[in-house]
Amino acid sequence: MKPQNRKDEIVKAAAKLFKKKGYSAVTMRDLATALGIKAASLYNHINSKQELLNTIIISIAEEFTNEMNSIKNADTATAQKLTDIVELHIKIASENTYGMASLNNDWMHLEDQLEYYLTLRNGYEEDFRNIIKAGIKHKEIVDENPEIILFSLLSTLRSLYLWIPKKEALDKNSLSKSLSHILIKGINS
Amino acid sequence: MKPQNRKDEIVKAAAKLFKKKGYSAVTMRDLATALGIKAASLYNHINSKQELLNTIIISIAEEFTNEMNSIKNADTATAQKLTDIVELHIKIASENTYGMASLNNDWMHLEDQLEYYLTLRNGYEEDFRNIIKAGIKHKEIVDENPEIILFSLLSTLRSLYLWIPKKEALDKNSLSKSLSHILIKGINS
DNA sequence: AATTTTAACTAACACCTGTTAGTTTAAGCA
DNA sequence: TGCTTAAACTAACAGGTGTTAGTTAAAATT
Repeated sequence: MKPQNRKDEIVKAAAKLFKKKGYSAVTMRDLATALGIKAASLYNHINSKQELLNTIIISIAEEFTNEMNSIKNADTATAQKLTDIVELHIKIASENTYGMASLNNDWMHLEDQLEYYLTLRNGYEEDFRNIIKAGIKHKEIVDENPEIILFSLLSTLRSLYLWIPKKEALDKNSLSKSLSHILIKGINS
Repeated sequence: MKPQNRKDEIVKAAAKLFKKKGYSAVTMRDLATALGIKAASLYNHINSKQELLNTIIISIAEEFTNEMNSIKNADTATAQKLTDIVELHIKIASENTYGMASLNNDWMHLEDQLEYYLTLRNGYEEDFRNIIKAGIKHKEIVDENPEIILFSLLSTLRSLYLWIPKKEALDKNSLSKSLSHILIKGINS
């Protein structure tokens, strides 16, 4: 119905500010100033500050969930699934750097949608865990504690949003190759 | 002079709240309530909310800097230095889980001490980078982009504070061994 | 040309923020 | 016992918070 153009601009500006200062430290007056308007004018397009956070975080969380579904159901070896996951994180972190910051740092300020978000996150982690466990079972992955492996991989992948924007020189394909290599085969020579 | 006992309790309670909600979302009334007193009473012991954040973050940053100095100057092989760094992060994340959250997520809200903090952090990362580069030079580490290796290792190590408190079953020694193994030798079998 | 819609505005609200000033209470010490 | 100190308290402040109500001006639609 309504053209959501202006609303999208507001969401984008909000995500950018949320990355820089965190959700709680950003005021609606900050956001309005960044867009060159007055705070009250924002409410012609959005319903609340909370809604901005919900929109930003949930859309990314759902994207992760959907893509993970494809990866886990594909008929591929563990190493390929892991590489696919690395690529997925690189893609989302590249396309939505600002949103990833909110997802990582401000998810606890979700209110109505907090429970839903946690369901999505737990499902994603459970799928990831099962891929690792299957890999260990089929001797494709070293027999270490799967929780430690999961933690280690997820920590790096979740932090990509901090790092990718600083290294624009690096193209996504070679980053994906190098990172997969380092995470899977280690750094030992 | 003054016994700092009560002040320490306040700093500790603050760090705990800052981890849960972030610096900006924690009010002095929240903090006081957590300690069973009124907000104004806090000011018998501390000078400002800002001072709490400074105290929490800077003490940890200095600890990292000091320990990194020992590690880099030791006459040890690259693999040993990396293991030492893993152990250092595990130690600090175990002893100061709450503080690590502030250091990771709220450093941008430092004001007077922001510049000093960034100097410490850049120094730490530069030392880490040089250890990796030397390892590559001496063929102890695979010849991948040192920036990617640094990013990957640091991401995992910086996230330990989120994970260690959830896995109290695991003792620090075996965690250190497993994690070093995974980070250095990879997860390939 | 008349009407509706879009998107800005000003003014104001009720409440929350960090912090200060001055006071009270009880314990430790002379 | 009288004095000092530690650590709480109440009351208040000046400014910031998200948000609402009602208005205006220009663009789009009829």
